[in-house]
Amino acid sequence: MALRNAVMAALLEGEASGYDLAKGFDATVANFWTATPQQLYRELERMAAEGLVTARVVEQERRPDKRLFSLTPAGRDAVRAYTAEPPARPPVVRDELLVKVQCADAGDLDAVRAAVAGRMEWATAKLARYERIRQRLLAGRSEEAYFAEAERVGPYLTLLRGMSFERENLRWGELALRRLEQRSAFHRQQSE
Amino acid sequence: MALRNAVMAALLEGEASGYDLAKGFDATVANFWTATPQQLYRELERMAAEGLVTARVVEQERRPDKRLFSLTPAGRDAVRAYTAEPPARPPVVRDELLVKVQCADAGDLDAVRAAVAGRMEWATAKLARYERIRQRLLAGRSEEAYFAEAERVGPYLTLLRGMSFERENLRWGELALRRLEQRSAFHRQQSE
DNA sequence: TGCACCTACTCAACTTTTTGAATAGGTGAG
DNA sequence: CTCACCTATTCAAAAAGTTGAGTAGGTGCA
Repeated sequence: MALRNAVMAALLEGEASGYDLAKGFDATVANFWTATPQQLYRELERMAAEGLVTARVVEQERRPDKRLFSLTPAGRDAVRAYTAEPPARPPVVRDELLVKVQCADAGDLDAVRAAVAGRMEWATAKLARYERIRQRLLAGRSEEAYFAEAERVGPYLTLLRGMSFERENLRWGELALRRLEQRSAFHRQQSE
Repeated sequence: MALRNAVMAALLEGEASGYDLAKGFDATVANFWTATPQQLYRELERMAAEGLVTARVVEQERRPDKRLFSLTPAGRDAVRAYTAEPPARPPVVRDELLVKVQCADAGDLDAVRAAVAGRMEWATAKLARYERIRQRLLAGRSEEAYFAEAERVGPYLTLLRGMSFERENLRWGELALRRLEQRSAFHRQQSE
């Protein structure tokens, strides 16, 4: 019942096929709620059965047909009801990288450093993608103008959170890399 | 096989019962890998069967006996092997609050603002807890001294990441609150 | 004395999520 | 022309995670 809310959030952006959603659907909701294709197709099926979404089959040339889903009025009501629901439970975090860092001292220091560096690279790429999306949303306007004019502010706000998250990954990664390097050097010294 | 790594990370801090781990085990690993008691008891059982941990029954007065688990040499080898494993997959994030914010414009604006405010309160409390743990780890030393002397830096580094995450929640929350308030006011105006 | 909640687990049933593969045509590179 | 990969989806099965209840004694408070 929780994936459902994420799917509705995604469909607020407009029609989408299961495949669109699986690919990350415009890189918005996918950033704070991930799901596999399977989950999405199944959930969309259920939601259609319950009348929250309708499917419109679009026949395509040179491509398999696709079913574009969109929110029904009942679906929009469900969005409203969902946002008014009792406080969201604390986020589920599951970050392997941090588990590795926690084990760093008892593990393979160099491999952990490489993992941190990898994450930083990833964060840099993601940040660039976010920035492109931001520019598209702003459409030339200043942030102030955007907030004054845009019909929706939700997607922009979540985008900002995503960006600050990745920036923190970079900031922290640099620090962690430096400290792990220090530790590596210390170990090398000791074994001499 | 992934929960297992988090359990090993926790056991690097020393012996723990399933119950200890379930409670959050010193608020370290639990911050980037959550699990229910059931999962932990089951996983510990499996790990014991595979020789990664050993259990030591401690009889207690006025309290049920407990089984304290600790890493075996094979468990320590597994930690080493784990940290050297191929790059960690990107973190699984699943934050209902952001889904709600994404839906804010189509949903109940006031409820969403309340949810953001709730998260901020939670972040403040968490930050305070983190700070206490940090002081305990530092044990009066400066950070520089800590990194030079401490036998393990992993737990401190992950703690720093947790702290920066919560600080970002606060920073972003303030901004989001302001913008959502703006929007609320705008809607009130329009309906007059 | 009763109630609520804490320690310390275990069992069973359930739901959710992940993984792997199958189908079926289309596109692009060498 | 072949190979790899893209669109678009479905099926089946395994792994992971959640929920609820049960046991059994202990503490704290009014």
